[in-house]
Amino acid sequence: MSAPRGPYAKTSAKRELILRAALEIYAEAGSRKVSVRDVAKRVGMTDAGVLHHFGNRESLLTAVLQARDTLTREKYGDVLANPASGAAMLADSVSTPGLVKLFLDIAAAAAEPEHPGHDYFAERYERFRHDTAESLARAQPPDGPPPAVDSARAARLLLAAADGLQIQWLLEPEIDMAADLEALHRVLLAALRAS
Amino acid sequence: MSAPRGPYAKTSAKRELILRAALEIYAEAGSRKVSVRDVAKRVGMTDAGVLHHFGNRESLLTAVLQARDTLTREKYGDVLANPASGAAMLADSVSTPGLVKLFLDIAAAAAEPEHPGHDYFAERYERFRHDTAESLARAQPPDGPPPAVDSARAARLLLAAADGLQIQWLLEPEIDMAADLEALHRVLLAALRAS
DNA sequence: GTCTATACCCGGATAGAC
DNA sequence: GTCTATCCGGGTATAGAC
Repeated sequence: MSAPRGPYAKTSAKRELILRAALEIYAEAGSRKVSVRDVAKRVGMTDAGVLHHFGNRESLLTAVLQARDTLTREKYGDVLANPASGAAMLADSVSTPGLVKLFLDIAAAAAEPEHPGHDYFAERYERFRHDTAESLARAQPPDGPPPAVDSARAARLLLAAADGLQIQWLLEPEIDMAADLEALHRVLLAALRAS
Repeated sequence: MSAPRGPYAKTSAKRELILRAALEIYAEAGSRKVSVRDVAKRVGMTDAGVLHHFGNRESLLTAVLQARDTLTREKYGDVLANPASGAAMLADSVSTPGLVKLFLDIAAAAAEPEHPGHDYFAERYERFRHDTAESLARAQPPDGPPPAVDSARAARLLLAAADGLQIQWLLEPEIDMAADLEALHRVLLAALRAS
């Protein structure tokens, strides 16, 4: 939807290269400490060279998260459409606290409508909620009583729990996010069927 | 618990003054765009003067969140011990997206053990989980069957949902966080009683 | 179209004067 | 306890080389 900001249009090979390097660096470090210059060094360029492809730092970070999403989708299929496998994805993100931090950083910043990642984030959440709600609704008896929790609300809660658990996990790595999320999924399914 | 970092020990009146000003500014703007100098200007000082009281920017931000917690506790009683009134608190935070962003920012950064806010955050979460789990366990039949979800897990999920809903709310302000959270509370209580 | 070199400004931090 | 001065790193805009 949103037009590209910088003077780029198609994904050049160099762009991919930068993105992969950035993904590695942020996976190791998180976002706040990593400068554009650090990323540039990794690919043997100057900061201006990197920014030529991405416009500015915020756009670069957003692209990194998009790239992560793409990789995840390749690895787990379309997780967003399947709340059950969301647990598997969460368990995987366990190995990259840096990207979890990056995600939280950008999610907070992207609330601003002018932020380059705003549209992407808004659509990503919207799509996830929609797909999850649909999947949950399929488990509902078509002519049952009005459920205690409707599927839209259940979808919001599942997504919220996934995000929130990551915060707790950053501070307390022993937490089993996947198990918690699966339990919530079960509980919500039950609530969807009973009034 | 954690020792003060900067060259300060007791809460001077000036410190309180700075804190209040910072709270107002961040409430309006969020965190990323607000500089220490902005806060300093508000209280008629230079940035160095402010930093004299707090050591560094991160410590200042952590102190701001602590101050917010204190204000919340004064307003709603000890929310942390009462998951039901957590919904009321959430509804209140609706009016200050800037502080929500600040919270997410610092929560991500405080994952690092060296971060000045690390101990505070870790203890805050630990305390909330403990108190919530205890409150939930009280609603459990003492000799019932093993529940579908134990109280510790339910506490983690409630806290996670509260945090995660804020992220969604930043992007989609129509979301009724309090209603969602209350629904989750009900569902988890039901699950605690049934196997 | 791609990248470097350069310069600018802002922001955080520190040292030392008052 | 607070300010001034200063330093440095980082983001960004521009010009120009290739």
